[in-house]
Amino acid sequence: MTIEEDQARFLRCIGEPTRLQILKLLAENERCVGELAKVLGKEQSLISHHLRAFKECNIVKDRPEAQKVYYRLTDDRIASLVVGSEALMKELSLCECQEVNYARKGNQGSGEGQVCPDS
Amino acid sequence: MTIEEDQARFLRCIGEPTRLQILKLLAENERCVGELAKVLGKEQSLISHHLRAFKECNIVKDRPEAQKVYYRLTDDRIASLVVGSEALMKELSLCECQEVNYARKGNQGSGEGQVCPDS
DNA sequence: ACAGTATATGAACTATAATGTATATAAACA
DNA sequence: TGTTTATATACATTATAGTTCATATACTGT
Repeated sequence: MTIEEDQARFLRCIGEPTRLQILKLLAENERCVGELAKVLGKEQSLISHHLRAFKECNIVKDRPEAQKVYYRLTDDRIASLVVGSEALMKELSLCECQEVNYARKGNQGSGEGQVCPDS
Repeated sequence: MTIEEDQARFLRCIGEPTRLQILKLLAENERCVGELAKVLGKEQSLISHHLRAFKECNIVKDRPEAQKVYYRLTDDRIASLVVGSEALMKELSLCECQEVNYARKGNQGSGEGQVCPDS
């Protein structure tokens, strides 16, 4: 098991739409399963599955209280990671370079077709 | 298309073992496809597919030169994100809480079975 | 134009992950 | 003890993503 495999599992755990919504809610304050399901309009079992995934990556901790189980982030830096990656993603999306087909002219490139010149 | 869907795509793009290896190499300096394939001991077409995925998320830019195509990170903060998430993931893994089954005792919890007490 | 090198792409296959349905477990309270 | 409420889990299904193989495209130099 390489570092990259562990890291990939961690990032993919965060990188799921519903789970991101959950993390953003947990960044505000702890929530129980039912609350999350209600707020997000999703099946209770689905939320439970996602929370289990988080637990396996040590992203959340749970606190049982009566019949309910409250979940919260293990570390505030998880919230920072979510916020930071969102900001970065938005910024990168502003450059539409990915749609451009650079003319493959080697060293004598004319720059034509470049929306975002390299240098 | 919600923010979370875009953000999830972005994070999952980064969250793949081979792609993380590529990003770590590109954090040092730009590389062409063949170099990456050789260094990582992977198929050229596989690296190409992964680089395409990166381009679709604006994570890398390419610079064709003669027959080769050099790739580099679009933004240095991508490297920071990779480094930061690795550090955070390692730190969270140090707590083995995820294996513990908390006794469901409500408010009168005895603390038994808790390896990592909550408070 | 042709051969050699570098990269990209498409199709098929495989693996992994997300979701829904049904059910099990656990706690509270009458 | 039986009923209600809350959460977890197992299984089946579907969706998504990674990998390989074969081939296409693009550039260089002869």
